[in-house]
Formats: sequence, structure tokens, C-alpha cells
Amino acid sequence: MSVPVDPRDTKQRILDAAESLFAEKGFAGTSLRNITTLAGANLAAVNYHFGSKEALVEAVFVRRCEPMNHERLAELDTLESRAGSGAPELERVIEAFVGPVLRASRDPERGGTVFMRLLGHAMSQPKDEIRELLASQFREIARRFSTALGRALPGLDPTEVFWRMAFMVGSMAHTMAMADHFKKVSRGVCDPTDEEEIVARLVPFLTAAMRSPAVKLDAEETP
Amino acid sequence: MSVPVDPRDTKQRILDAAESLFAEKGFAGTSLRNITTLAGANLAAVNYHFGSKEALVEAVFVRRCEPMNHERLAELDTLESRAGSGAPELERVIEAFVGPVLRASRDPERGGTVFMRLLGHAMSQPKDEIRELLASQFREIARRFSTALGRALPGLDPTEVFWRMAFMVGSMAHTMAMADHFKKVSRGVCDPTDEEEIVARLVPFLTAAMRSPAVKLDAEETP
DNA sequence: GTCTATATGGGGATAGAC
DNA sequence: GTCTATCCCCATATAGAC
Repeated sequence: MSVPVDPRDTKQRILDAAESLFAEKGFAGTSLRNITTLAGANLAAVNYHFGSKEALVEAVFVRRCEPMNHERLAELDTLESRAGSGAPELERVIEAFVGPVLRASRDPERGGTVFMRLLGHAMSQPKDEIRELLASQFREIARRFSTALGRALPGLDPTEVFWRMAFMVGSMAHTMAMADHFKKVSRGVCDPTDEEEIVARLVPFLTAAMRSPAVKLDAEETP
Repeated sequence: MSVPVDPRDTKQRILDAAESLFAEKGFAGTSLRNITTLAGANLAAVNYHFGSKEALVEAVFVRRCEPMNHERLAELDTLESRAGSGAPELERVIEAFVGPVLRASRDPERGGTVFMRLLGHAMSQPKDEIRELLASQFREIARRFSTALGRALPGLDPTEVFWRMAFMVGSMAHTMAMADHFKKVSRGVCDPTDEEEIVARLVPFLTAAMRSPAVKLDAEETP
């Protein structure tokens, strides 16, 4: 009675609360007490259900990343089977890479804007454990998409493709992490609540960038 | 004798140690005890010299951001005065925006790779205090460069310019935050220790992206 | 499964001697 | 300016009753 009753079970409420607080205050900045209070659960419930704070962090990511990355790979599979022996079109590959991520943020069932911010934040986390966790979640994505991008951009060597993928991930991650702050920073010019609009702006931006001519590093400054 | 003597004064050693540990373990993940131990200073010295942990965080950023942003604005001033009443060339504006940041990372006097990682991390920090701090350090930069970019890209409305600046900052921030990890993730393909190489790759990438045609949002999906 | 109570350790900050 | 010692709070984790 004192705590508003939530029909989802404790484990889910803890995951939701942790996701939200990690996105707001970071991992080290969020205590298990913060989490269980928000979830309307007991402090000891975290260790009962997850074993440790570390394991809770992992569970928060796995819950969202697995379906999201499955969707990205499924879209890429479709593109590749449609293209037959040729290479799928660049813009479609980028859309398959970026779209499911940004679009998950429209669906509260898949984490909504909260997980979007959390993922953006986690991607530039310095702590090794978080990096390892993300790396394991995204290893297959990196492998499949770097191959697909390399095929769609036959003029680029693998090093250039890798760097450009990193730049691309950066645009996406930062946009996700900052989305809720753009409105006030831009003095009302940007409204980041429409994720489909972000996709519509980001995909052509990245496509043009990926298509830019290969860099000739030998020709470097000889002043 | 027990602690190796460092000629720099205590205040500088604390700043250096804090910078390095914040970059490695985050703000909340780094304790004042970690910092003073690494600096070879006494725990109480932080509060004596800076007043609080918050104030130390601020001092770490101000020390590096002020000269770096001064350099960016000076480069933009030069471009604008050379261009007279016209608009400076897009690629030059982007170079003035990105170059001093990435190049500061080659110079240990200006923070080197350590501050590069820290800045990249801080840019996607969820905590409001950090965001406020960065916003105050970069407000003038955002104002001046969004104007310059808008002039160099007359086909884009201010909203589009703002979004593209955000994407651009994202590429840069993520590259900075992850630089030291790319080598192993890319299985040796990328060597991020040559910052001039990163500039040489990133600037054309972003220039092509910024030049992409304006997005027509009215024509959006009507399936 | 959920609770209370507690063990154990580390956090930031400060008082006051030198 | 630098040190020691300490205050007080909060962290994670667990033991054991219900």
C-alpha cells in the first residue's frame, strides 16, 4: 500500500529502475539503494536475483541489445539475400545499421529514450568491464557490417572502412546520449523526440560521408 | 625519499593525476584517495588547493579547454578575416573545429591522449553537473562555429546545421574516447597514435557529410 | 521470494598540530 | 602548505528470520 504496486515482477522492475538510473547518473554514480527504492523492491533483492551489481549491469544491456542487434542482422540478411551475388546498396546498409538502434528508442518495450541515452553513454565509458561487455554484445555486428560496408565501398581499403565505421558509430552514440539535451541547447531548434526525423537526417549525412573519396595519406603535409 | 620527488608543485601533480584517473575510471569511479596517492600528495591537499572534488573536476577541464578553445576561435578569426565579406571555405572551418582538439592530443603539454580520452568520455556524461560545466566551456565555440557553418552551407536551414554539428561532435568525441581501444578492436588495422592521420581521415569524412543535400522532411514516409 | 539487520569497507570532508 | 587522525555517511554484500 505504501509503495505503489506495479504488476511487473520484481526482477523486471529492478531492471527498469537500473536502466533509468544508469542512464541518468552513470554506473558508479548509481547505488543499489537508489535502484531498489525506485523499483519498490528490497535492497537484498538485487543480490538475490542477479548476484551482484556487475551482473545487474550486464543484464540491463543484454535485455535490450540482443533483440536490437538481432533486428539489425536480420535487416542485413534481407539486404544481402536480395542483392544476390552483388553488394547491397550503401544507404540501405547504413539504414540497417542505424535504424533499429534509433527506432528502438520510439518503443518503450525496447527501452525507449532511456536505453538510448544509456547506450550512448556506455559507448564512451572508460571502464574496462563495460567495454568488454559491449564488445561482446557488438562483436558480430561489427564483423558483419564492416564486411558489408567494405563491399559497398570497393574503393576503400579495410583500414579506411574501419575508421569510417568508428566515426559513424560516434555520430550515432553521441546523438543518442545527448538527445534529451539538444532541445534546450539548441534553443528549441531541435526536437529530438521524433526519432524517425533523426534517422532521416543521420542516414543521408553518413551516406555522403562514407562515399567521400579515399584519403591519400602519402600525400601528407610536406610544407 | 619514499615517494619519487616530482619537481612540479603539488597542485599541478594533483591535476595531472586526476586527469589521468578520471579518463581511466570515470569521475564517480575515482576517489580522492586514488588521486592523491598517484600524485604523491596528501589526501587533505585536494581540499586545501581546490575546495572539493567537484571543484577539482572543473579545474581539470578548465586547464585544458581554455587554451584549446582559444586556439579554435583564433583559427576561425583568421579564416573569417581572410574571407572578408564572403564565407570561409567549409573544409577550413571544419579543420579549425576538429584540428586543435585532435592535435592537442599530440602535445603532452596540452593534455595529450589522456585528456583526449577524458574529453570524449565527458561529452557523453549523463550527470548534469558535468554537462553544465562542459556547456559553459563550449558555449562560445558552438555559437561561433554554427554561424560559420551556416554561412558556408547556405542551402541548409539552422535546424539542419545544428543537427549536423551534433553528428560532427559525436564522431570527434567518440574517436577521442575510443582511440586507445581501436588498435586491439581493429586487430591492428587502426593505429590511433598518429593523431594527424585521424585528422586527415576525419576532416574529409565530415566535409562530405556536411555538404550532403538538405533533407526534405515533408516527403516523409507515406506508405 | 522477501524482509531486517548487520558486517565490512570506502567515500568526502575537516580540525588542528607542525 | 602539509601532515595525521577522525567524523560521519554511504557503499556492496550477506546471514538468517519470516
